[in-house]
Amino acid sequence: MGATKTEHFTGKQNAIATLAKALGHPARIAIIEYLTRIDACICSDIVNELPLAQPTVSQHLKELKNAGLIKGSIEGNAICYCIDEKAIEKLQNYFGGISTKLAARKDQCC
Amino acid sequence: MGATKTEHFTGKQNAIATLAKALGHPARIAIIEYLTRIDACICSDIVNELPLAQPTVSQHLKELKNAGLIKGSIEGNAICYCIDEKAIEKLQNYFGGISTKLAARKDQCC
DNA sequence: AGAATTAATCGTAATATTGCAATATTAAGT
DNA sequence: ACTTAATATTGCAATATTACGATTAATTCT
Repeated sequence: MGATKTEHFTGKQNAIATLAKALGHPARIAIIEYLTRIDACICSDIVNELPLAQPTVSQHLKELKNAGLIKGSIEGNAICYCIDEKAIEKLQNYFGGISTKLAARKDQCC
Repeated sequence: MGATKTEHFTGKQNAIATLAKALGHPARIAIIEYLTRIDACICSDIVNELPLAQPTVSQHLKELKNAGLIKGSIEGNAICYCIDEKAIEKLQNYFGGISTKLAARKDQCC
């Protein structure tokens, strides 16, 4: 085994899990925070911001892109990466919804 | 390699990554949703709710617990698991903060 | 006490992730 | 065309995750 049984879960559950998984690494959190902080997209120096080798950073960027958390386009010989706001909103709304439901709970045993 | 270099990142980055990682599996999302839905904590039948074997579910529960997303206490020969609202709030606030910062951005190249 | 019930743990196989050196690719500058 | 600069890909070793059968531990019921 070792492979996740995605086929047994709903599309929405898998979608949220994919986003969460992509953020389940401190380097990728750091990338998102950096992209948020610089208030711009062209970030050729993102490698210098992280304590990891260039291929490793490139791989993390790829995973964020695959998950739909960042968008990128070729911009000369540099790359323009941006956060996809919709993905962040999706997460915010998801956890917001859970919070609301939890707050409306009557029983709280633990 | 294969081990995450947590020591190079901030405590906050690691904390968010830990929470996100724990939710980075559809079964664990399904568990959280189930715990939210039943509006109670005693959920001995959680195994029947998931398309996975009992040891696998137990393992997922353990990971959610280690990440601080659920709390549990022994309750007879069943177990009482609850969502830890603070963890969900942490995530909600985190993504809310990013959303806000992104919305305030001037440039939007992508 | 003995049986039944429920959840955790152990052991293990299959697969995925992480990280990096080496190399390739791509585009800009000369 | 040649060099430089920036990012991507490949290949691989180390480690982590996922899943489950078998077993164990703890509690309840009779």
